[in-house]
Amino acid sequence: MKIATWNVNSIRARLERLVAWLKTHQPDVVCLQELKVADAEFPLLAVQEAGYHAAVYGQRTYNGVAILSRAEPAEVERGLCDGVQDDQARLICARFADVRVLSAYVPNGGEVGSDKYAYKLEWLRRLRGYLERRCEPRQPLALCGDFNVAPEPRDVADPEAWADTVLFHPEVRAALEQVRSWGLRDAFRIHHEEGGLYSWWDYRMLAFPKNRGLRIDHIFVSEPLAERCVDSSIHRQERKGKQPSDHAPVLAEFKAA
DNA sequence: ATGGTTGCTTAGCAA
Repeated sequence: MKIATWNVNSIRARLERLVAWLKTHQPDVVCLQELKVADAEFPLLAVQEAGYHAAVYGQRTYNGVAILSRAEPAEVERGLCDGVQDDQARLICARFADVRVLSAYVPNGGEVGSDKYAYKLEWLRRLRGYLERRCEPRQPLALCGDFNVAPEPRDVADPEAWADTVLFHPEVRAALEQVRSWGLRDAFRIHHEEGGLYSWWDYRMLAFPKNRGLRIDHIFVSEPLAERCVDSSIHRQERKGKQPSDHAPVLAEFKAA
């Protein structure tokens, strides 16, 4: 079973690339973020023609998440379901046989100390609450998405330069660790120890050609799934060429239980 | 401190 996550930065702008990538790699489940479309505008036909179901939690202009899958999803849930008034579409959950999959778009946070930053920290706290209430670490689970947090110095091209920013501040790293401590392992790090491997590069300042990136897109898995994880990769190739997203897809493969 | 780029939406915001 191949599970992927990709912040596409507008599904309409990326549709051609997305469909081509699905055809090439044939993932079983794909978590998408930053759709930037309302549900009614989601390109469902193109996705279905590529052979995928789609569970969509869309939003006009900003945010929006989805889970594409070859098999039909069960138990689709939209949002954090914690009673908090929040109209930002940032989390969708679905189940495939015994595996629960979540597609998350963690708030960017703007500037450290801003209202958006406070919302980011609170959102990560609420995500931990969601896991505690509705999930079980002894069950197979993959929490995938754009977390807008690089976990460690080796995940950042210039850790000192980024330490005061929303993507790598000690406070957000601690907030991410609080989510992970529920019982999640970083699928990518099961197979890759080295630094210099990133999933996002700023469109500006030639960040990609200079490989000045950060690893902020993750597939976090519960222990039962970690034990089945046989491969993981970042599709850096997708950041190249015509009209790329600023994020590359991240993939993990699991053997049958 | 600012700028650099992209996408959505219509000049400005978010990332």
